[in-house]
Amino acid sequence: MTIKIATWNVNSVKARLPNVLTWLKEFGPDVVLLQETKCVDDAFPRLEIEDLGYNLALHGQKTYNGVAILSKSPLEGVVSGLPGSDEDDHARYITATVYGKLRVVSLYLPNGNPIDTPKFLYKLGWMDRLKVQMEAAIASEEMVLFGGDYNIIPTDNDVYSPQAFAQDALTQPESRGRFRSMLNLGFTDALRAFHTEPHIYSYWDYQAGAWPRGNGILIDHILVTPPLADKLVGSGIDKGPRGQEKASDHTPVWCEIDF
DNA sequence: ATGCCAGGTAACACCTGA
Repeated sequence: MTIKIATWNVNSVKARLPNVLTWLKEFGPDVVLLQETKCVDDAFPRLEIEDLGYNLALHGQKTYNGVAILSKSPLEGVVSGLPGSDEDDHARYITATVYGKLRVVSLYLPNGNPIDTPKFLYKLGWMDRLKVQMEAAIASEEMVLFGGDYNIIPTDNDVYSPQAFAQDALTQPESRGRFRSMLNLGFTDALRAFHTEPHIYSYWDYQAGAWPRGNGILIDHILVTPPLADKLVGSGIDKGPRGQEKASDHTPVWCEIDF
């Protein structure tokens, strides 16, 4: 069977509910990884999404962060929180098994700006803890997918103006180096497996007319283990949602799997 | 160099985002 898996930072699931429901109906993804839901689990618009045939795994918090997994298959083995982050109350990581055999992670990696503050060190530490989970995923030899808002611009080909982001946490050598070291464990970047062209983006700032000007950055990524990379049959970015009324500043990145 | 825009919370301003 072939399934579509997408990741989307919705910037508040409540504010974005009409956009999310429309997109679920039109695009028809089988599994969706959401970030920045910005609401506690009790406030999540559960019924509206369940009505479209999705099962839910939620890890939310008030005002900030919040991640979720939607799946047309049952969800098994749900675990919330990035292991090793016991004293960290940010809701940025949730994982579950879908279709009985595919482990998926929805992650919201810290932004890390400004770079001369503890926020940047928090980002780097979070990446180090994420890498531990990615090492375990490789060692398991299972099909595992880590998708989400990585808050990493991997190369200067992934940003409209490298100069504008030269001092940004999203492009620092420490951030990029850690992202490359994750790939070097043996992961495949699902988008880049099919699209090598420069300057394709998943985020456009609300400010300064970034969307109409095409001033974007690529920070939403899907990384998969080798057993899953063998089953990738396509990927892409759906720019449609970014052009609609009351849009999130991110748009969905997706991949297709035949397994 | 700063704010631009947007969401949430709380309160009629401030924080965070990237």
